[in-house]
Amino acid sequence: MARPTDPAVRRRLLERAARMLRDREPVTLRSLVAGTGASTMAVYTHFGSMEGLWQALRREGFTDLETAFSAVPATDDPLQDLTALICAYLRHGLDHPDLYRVMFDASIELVDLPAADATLDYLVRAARRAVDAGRLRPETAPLDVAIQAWAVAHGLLSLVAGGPLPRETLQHAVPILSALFAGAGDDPARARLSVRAGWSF
Amino acid sequence: MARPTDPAVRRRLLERAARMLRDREPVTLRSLVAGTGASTMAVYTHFGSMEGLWQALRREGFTDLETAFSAVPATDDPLQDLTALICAYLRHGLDHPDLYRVMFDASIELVDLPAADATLDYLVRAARRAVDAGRLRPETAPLDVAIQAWAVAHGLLSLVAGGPLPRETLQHAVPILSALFAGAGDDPARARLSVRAGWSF
DNA sequence: GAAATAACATAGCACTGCTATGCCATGTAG
DNA sequence: CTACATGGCATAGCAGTGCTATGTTATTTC
Repeated sequence: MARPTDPAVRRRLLERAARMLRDREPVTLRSLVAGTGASTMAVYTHFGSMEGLWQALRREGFTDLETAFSAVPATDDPLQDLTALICAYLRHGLDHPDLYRVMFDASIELVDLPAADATLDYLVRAARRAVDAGRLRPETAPLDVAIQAWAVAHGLLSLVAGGPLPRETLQHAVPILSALFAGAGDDPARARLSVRAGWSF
Repeated sequence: MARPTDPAVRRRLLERAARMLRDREPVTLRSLVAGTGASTMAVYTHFGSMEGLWQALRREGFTDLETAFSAVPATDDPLQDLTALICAYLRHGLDHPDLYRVMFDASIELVDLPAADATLDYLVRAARRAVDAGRLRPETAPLDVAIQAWAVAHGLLSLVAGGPLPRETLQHAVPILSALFAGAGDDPARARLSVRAGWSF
C-alpha cells in the first residue's frame, strides 16, 4: 500500500553508530545521520527513538557474542568448553569495550533481549553437559553455574572496560572459574590440567 | 580577600542530587538547583561542571562504603571477615542502586578516587591477614584475592542493579567466595562452617 | 571606610532528542 | 494504466540540556 522501509538505511545507521562507538565519537542524532545522507527522521521511522537505536545496537552486540560462542567447539571436556566460552566472552568485550558498555548500560530485561538469553543458554548447556558427565555434583543446577560464571566474567570485564583495572586483570578469570568448578565438585587436579594456551589476556 | 564559598550550599546540592537519584528523578542542572534556591552557577563554583558533581557524588558513595566497611569487625577468622566485607558491599549497592551505578558509570581511575582505593584496601588487608594466618597459601597475593572477590561482588551487583537478574542472585556471592578461598588453599570444610546468618539477600 | 576579589544571579549560547508538518515514492484498487 | 491512499522521508521548530559571558553583590583585607 505504501513505500516500504529501506533496510539499507537501517543497516547504514546501525553500522555508523557502531563505528562511532569504536572511534569514541559521541553518537548523537544529528552526528549519526550526518554521515549517512539520511535525515534525522530516518532514525525515528526505523527505531522509534534514540533509545530504540541503542536497543537495536545492544541486540546486535549480543548477536555478535552469540556468533562468537557458536565458534567455540564442544569437546569431551564440558568444563573446558565453559571456560572457553567465558574466554570468548572476555575477548568479545575487550575487542568492543564501548559496545559492551552499551550492552549493559541501561536497565535491560533479559526477556526483551532474546539474543542475550541465547548467549546465557550456551553457558547453561555447557554446565548441564558437565553435570551429566559427572564432572559436577548431580545436585548442581546448571543455570546457577552459568550465572556464576557469567557474573565473574562480567565483573572483571566491566571493571576493566570501565577503567579502574588494567586488562591483565582478566587473567583472574580462569583461576576463579577453576575454583568455582572445584567447589561444585570437579576434581581440582584435573581442572588445573585443563588450562589451555590462548587463555591469556 | 573575597567572599568565601558557602559549604552549606555545596552540601545541599550533593544531598539533593543523592535524593533525586534515590527517587529516580532525572538529575539535571536546572532541576537540581531548583529545590535549593541556589542558581545554576552555584554548581559551577562548587563543582566546576556537572561531571564534577558526579565525581563528588561518586566520592561520597565510596566514602559511605568505607564507613560501612569500617563497621565490619575484624574477628579471628579473616576469611569470614572478607566475606562479611563483600556482603556489606552487596548490601550497600542494593540499598543505593542508582548511586552504585553512578559510582561505576563513567570511566573512572582508582588513582583519582582515594576513597575507592581505601575500600579496596579493606579487602586487601583482610586477605593479607588470611595469608598471614595460614588460611591461604603463603604465595597467595592478597591484592589478587581482594580483586577477585571485588570482581565477583561487582559482577553480581551490577547484573542485579542493571536489571537482568533478580536480587536473589546475590546469594551466589558467598558460595563463590568459599570456592575462591578453597582454591587459594583454605580448607573447604572449614570454609563451609564459616557461613553465617545475615548473609542472605 | 575603600578597594579588591570571588561568590552568585541573569541571560543567552550551541547543542540535545523529539515532533508537527508537508512532500513524494510506492503498492494497490478499479 | 491510472488514481489514490499510505507511509517513508525531509524541513523546521520545539522544549530541554550543559555551559559561559556578563553584571551584581557580599565579604575580606588594607
